[in-house]
Amino acid sequence: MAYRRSPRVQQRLEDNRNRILSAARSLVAQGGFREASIVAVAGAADMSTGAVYRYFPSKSDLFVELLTDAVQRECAILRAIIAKPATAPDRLAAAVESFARRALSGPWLAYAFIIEPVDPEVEAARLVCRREFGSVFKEVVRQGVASGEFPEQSANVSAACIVGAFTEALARPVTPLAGRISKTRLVGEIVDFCCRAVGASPRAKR
Amino acid sequence: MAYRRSPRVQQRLEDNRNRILSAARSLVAQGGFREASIVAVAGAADMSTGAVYRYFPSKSDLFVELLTDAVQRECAILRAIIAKPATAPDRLAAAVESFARRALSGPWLAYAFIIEPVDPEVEAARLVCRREFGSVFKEVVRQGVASGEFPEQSANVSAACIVGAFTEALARPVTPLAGRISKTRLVGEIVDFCCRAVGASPRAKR
DNA sequence: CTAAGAAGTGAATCTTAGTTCACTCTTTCG
DNA sequence: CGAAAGAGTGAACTAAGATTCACTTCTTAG
Repeated sequence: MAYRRSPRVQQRLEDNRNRILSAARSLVAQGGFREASIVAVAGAADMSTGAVYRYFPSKSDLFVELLTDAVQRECAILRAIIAKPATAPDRLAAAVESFARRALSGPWLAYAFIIEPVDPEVEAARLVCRREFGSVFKEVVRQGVASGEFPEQSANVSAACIVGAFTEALARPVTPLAGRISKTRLVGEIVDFCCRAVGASPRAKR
Repeated sequence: MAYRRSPRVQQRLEDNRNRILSAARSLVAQGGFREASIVAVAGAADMSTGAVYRYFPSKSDLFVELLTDAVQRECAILRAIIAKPATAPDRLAAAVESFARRALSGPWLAYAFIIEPVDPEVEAARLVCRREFGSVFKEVVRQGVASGEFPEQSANVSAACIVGAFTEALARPVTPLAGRISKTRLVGEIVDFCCRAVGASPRAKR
C-alpha cells in the first residue's frame, strides 16, 4: 500500500467541503436556488463540477445539508432567546426581531430556505425544518397562553401565522416593502404586528 | 377562398381554450406548477401538445393568464366584501374568512399563485397580482386606522403580514396544519389571528 | 524515485421539459 | 365533390442543467 490520507489532506478535504457549502450558501443568498447551479457552485468554490460530486452525491443532497444546517443554526439562536427569563411577549418580540434582522441582511436566503421550491427531496427536508422552526414559536405562544399573558388560541395556527407573516414581509425580494421604509422601521412594524397578533397587551413604543 | 370560421367552430375554439385553462388550473390546484407540464395539461385537456401551442404562445403565457385571471377574480370577491358597509374589523374578518374558505378547497392553488416561483415571466405577473392582492387588505387596514378602529401601524407591512399569515397557515406544502384540526376551526383561528394582529378590539367568540 | 491509490478535471452524456413542424384530418364554400 | 385554409397530431428537435467517467495530477510510503 502506498497512500493513506494524511492529516494535512484530511484537512484540505474538509476545507473543500466547507468551501462548497459556503459557495452554495452565498449563491443562494444572492439569487435563490435558481442561481445555484452545480457549475456555478463549483466555479464559486474554485473547483470542477466533478469535484463537487466527490463531496456530495447529488445536488439535492448538497442543498438538503445546506438547508438543514442553516435552519438548525437559526433555530438554536431562537431557542436561546426564548429560553431567557422574560415575559412571553418580550421573548416573542425578541425572537421575531432577531430573525427579522438576520433575514434582512441576506434577502434571498430566508426566501430560498423557507419558500422557494426545488425538488421533492429538498422539499421534504424543508418540511421538517419548517415544522421545527414553527415549533419554536409555538412554544412561546403556548407559554404565553398558559400564563394568561396571551388570550386563548391555537398555538399551532398562531405559530404558522407568525412564521408566514414575517416571512412574507421579509423574505420577498418581490414585495414592494423592501425599499419603501427603513429597515429598522420595517422590523419594528413586523414585531408589533406579531405581538398584537398573539394578543399581547400593547407594548410601549420605542 | 374556401374556409371561414363559422360560429360553431369559433365556439369550439373558445371551448378548447377554456378547457386548456381549466385543465391547467386543476393540475396546479392539485400539485402546483410542478405537476402542470405541457404534456400533462394537454393530456388533461384531451389534446396534443401541439394544439396547446395553437392557443398559447408558450407555457409562460398560459400560466400568466391563469394567474392573472384567478387573482383578478379573487380580488374582485374581496373588494366586494370590503366595500360593504360594516366596521373595519368585521370587513377584514369577512375577507380573510372568505379567502381562507376558498383556499382550503384547493390547497395548492393559493400556494402556487402566491408563493411558488416559476420562471421570470410568471414571476413578473405575480408581482403585479401580489401587489393588487395586498392592496385589498391594505385598504381595510388603512380605513380602520383612519377611523381609530385599529391602532397606528403601517398598512403596507400589516397587509403583507396578513397575506403571509393566512397563506402560511393554509397553503399546502407549507402547513402541517391541514389535517390536524377541523377546517372550520382553522379558519376561525386564522381570522382571529388577523383581527388581533391589526389591533382590532377583541371580537365576540362564535 | 516510483508505484499505488486518491483527488481533481471538464468534456461528453443523460435527462427532462418546452417547443416546433411536416403531415393528416376537418371544415367551408363554389 | 374538390380545393383552400385552418385545426390537430405527436415524434423529433432543443436547451439547460445535472451527472458521469476516462484521464491527468497529487500524495504517500517503501
